[in-house]
Amino acid sequence: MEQKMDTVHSDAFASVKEQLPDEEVLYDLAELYKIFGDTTRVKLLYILFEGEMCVQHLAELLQVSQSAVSHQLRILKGARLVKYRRDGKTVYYALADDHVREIIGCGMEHITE
Amino acid sequence: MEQKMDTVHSDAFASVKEQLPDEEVLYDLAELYKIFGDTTRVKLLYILFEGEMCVQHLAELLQVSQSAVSHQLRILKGARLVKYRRDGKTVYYALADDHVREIIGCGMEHITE
DNA sequence: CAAACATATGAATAACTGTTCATGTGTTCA
DNA sequence: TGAACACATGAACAGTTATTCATATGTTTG
Repeated sequence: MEQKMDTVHSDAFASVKEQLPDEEVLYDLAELYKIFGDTTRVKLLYILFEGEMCVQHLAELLQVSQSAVSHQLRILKGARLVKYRRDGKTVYYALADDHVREIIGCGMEHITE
Repeated sequence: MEQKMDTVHSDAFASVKEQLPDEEVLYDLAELYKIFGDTTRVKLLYILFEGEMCVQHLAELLQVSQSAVSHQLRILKGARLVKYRRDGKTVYYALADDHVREIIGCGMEHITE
């Protein structure tokens, strides 16, 4: 009943392999976190916790160019983390749902421990 | 009581500015998420959900080189997300605490909705 | 319609990141 | 002690990413 460990692995080894989520799911998960892994974007999301805000003001608060904010908002929009509405010339951005709060809050706990 | 909007902002604007966490905290938060924003690292953490495992087996499961795994484990170790113990020649890695499970679980919810 | 304004976007650049390759460190065992 | 093994690490390279700059789109107002 002995096994050569360099070719056949323990049951635990095989078990882990099975229980690992699909490649695609793990990829998507990493992609999601990648979005939160940038200071500008985290700040944007954090500001939007308080409510909607227009691009101009977001740029001012963050002390970055309007263009930079717009580019980042595009990424957040693409990940369906924020939504927007247009009112005349200005566009107001807001959190898409409460998922963002949960995820950020979850990370915050780890930081401020 | 009127205000020029291009120089003085609404109360809401000022309020947000105050309630925004410190620059450093937001930076650390982004740094934390950055770590989860890589497929190899997410896979590593996910595998370690099941329990400790040595570098060699981690590399095999992930189908990446021993060196690549080692480099990534170093990053995870630096962020105090994993711990390790040495037993002879082999080194076993494990999750540092349950924070990782929570954070990953939180992201998983958003993915699988 | 033209000018002014708010925002979006493409291209270019600089900085960052993950892997590979080669090699170093630490441990066991004959 | 020396060879074999498991892992760590530095340097280099390729791919990715965030910002900037210039410009385009969309909207209001005179």
